Amino acid sequence: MAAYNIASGPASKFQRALNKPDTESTKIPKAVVSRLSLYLREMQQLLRENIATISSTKLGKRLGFTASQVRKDLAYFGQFGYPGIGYKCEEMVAEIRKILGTDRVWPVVLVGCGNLGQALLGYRGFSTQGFQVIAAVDVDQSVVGQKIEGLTIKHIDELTHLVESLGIRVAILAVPAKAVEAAVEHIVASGISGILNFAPVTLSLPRNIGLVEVDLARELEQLAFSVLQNAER
Amino acid sequence: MAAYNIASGPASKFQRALNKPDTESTKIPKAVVSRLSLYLREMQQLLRENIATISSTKLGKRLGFTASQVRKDLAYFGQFGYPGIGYKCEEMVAEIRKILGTDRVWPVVLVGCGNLGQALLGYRGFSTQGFQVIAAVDVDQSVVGQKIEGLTIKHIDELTHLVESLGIRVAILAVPAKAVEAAVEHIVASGISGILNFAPVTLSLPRNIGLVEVDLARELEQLAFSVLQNAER
DNA sequence: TAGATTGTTAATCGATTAACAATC
DNA sequence: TAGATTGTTAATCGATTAACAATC
Repeated sequence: MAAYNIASGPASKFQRALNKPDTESTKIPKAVVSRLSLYLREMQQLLRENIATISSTKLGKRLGFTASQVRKDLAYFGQFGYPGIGYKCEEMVAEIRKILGTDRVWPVVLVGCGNLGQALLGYRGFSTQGFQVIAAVDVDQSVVGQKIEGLTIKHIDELTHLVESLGIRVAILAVPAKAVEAAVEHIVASGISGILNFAPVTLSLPRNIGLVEVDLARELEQLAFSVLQNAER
Repeated sequence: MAAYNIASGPASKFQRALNKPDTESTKIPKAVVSRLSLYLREMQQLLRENIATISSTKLGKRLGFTASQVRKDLAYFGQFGYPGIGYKCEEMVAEIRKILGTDRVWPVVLVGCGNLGQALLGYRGFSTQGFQVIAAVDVDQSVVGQKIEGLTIKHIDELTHLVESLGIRVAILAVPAKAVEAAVEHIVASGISGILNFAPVTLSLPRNIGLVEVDLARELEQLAFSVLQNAER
C-alpha cells in the first residue's frame, strides 16, 4: 500500500535515542491517515457528549476497530495516551488537527463550475473543517462572470494568478471527463500542490502533487454490489 | 479487511469439481470490488478510444497496478481473459456491470434535502451509471412540498410507502449530524437495503444493510496531510 | 510454429492482532 | 497498593507480487 514519508530533516532526539539512522524515516500507511480522520471525527463527537477521556478499547468499539489498532495508529505520531487513563479528547483533537494540517484555514479553488462544481459550491460543509473555497474557474466563457454562492467565476487562464495572489494550495477538480486533460495542465502549471478529484478519470500527476479521488458513481457501484451480496443469502 | 461473501446456494459445478464443501464460499475482499469499479471505468474509456482489447500489463499501467493484481482481481469472478490476447473491453464492461449490479437501473431515494442534499440532486452524474434519484424526503415541514430538480420533496414519514411502491432499495443519506439517528431509524424501518452515507457520523446498522460512506471533509483532510508531507521534503 | 498473455500457485510483503512489561 | 490502560514487540493473518505451465 502507498505510504507517506514522515520525519525528515535532522533526526529527532527520539530517533537518535533509538539509534536509527537519519535515512530510516517512518512510513505512514495511507490506511492509517485515513483512520486518523475518523479518530478526529469521533473525538469531536465525544466532546459534544461531554466525554473528556476515552480508552483505546472504547474508541475502537465506537468505530469498529480493535483496541490494538487504535493504539498502534495513534502511536505512529507520538505518545498521546495516559496509561491507566486513556486519551484526552480535547488534547487529541488538537493533536490530530495539527498532524492532518487542519489546524489552519486552507484556501481552495474550484476548477469546473458545471453541474457538479456548482453542487459542491452549494455545499458549505467543507468550511467546517477549515477548507474555504475562495475562487472558482471554468473554461466556458458563457459561465465566466456569473456569480454563484457569492463567488464570481473567473476564466481558467487566470488560475495561476489567483493561486499566487490568494496563496491557494489546493484545487477541487469538478469538470467532465473530456475536459480533464486541459484542466489538469492548467492546474499543474499554476503551482497547486494538491487536487481533490471528482472527475471519473485516472489522473497521472507529478509526484509532488497530492491527490485524493472521489468518484460518486463508483461509491454507488460499491453499494449496489454489497446490496446484491446481502440479498444472495 | 472486511470482505463480501460470494457464491451461496447449492455448490456450483465448479465448486463441486474442486471438491470444496458448500460452506467454504469464496470471499471477495472489499479492495478487490473497489478496483473492479476502476477496471470498469477504464474499459469504458478504452472503448471510447476505440481500443477493443487490452492486456493485464497495459491495463495495470494505466491504473498504476501490477499486471498480477489485475489478473488476480478479475479471476475472482471467472475466466474472462484470452491467453495470448488479453481482455475484450466490450465483454468486460458487460461482465463487470453484471457483477457490480449496474446492468440494471437502481431507483434511489434521497434522505435529507438541505444544503448537501440539494447539491447532490443537482449533480445528475449518478444517472450515468444507472442510479436514478426518484424520490426525496426531509423531516422539515417547511421544505416538504418544495420542488427541486423536478422532484417534490415528501415528508420522511412517507419513506416506507415510497420505498415499497417504487421498489427502492438504496438511500442516499445527506442530513446533518444531529439528524442522523432519527433518519437512520426511518430508513431501517422502511426496508431499504443499502445506504450511501454523506453524514460525517459513524453509522451502526443491521448487518443485512449495505453501507458506503463518503465524508467530503475527511477527503480534504487526507489531501491536506499529503500536501504537507510533500512539502516537508 | 513462435510469441503473447492468461489463470493460478507459491513466495513475499505489509498490515492487523495478541500479548505483556511499563506506567499512572 | 490494585486496577486500568498505554506503547511496543512478536505472532498471525491477509493481500500483493513473481513465476510459470497452459492456452490461444
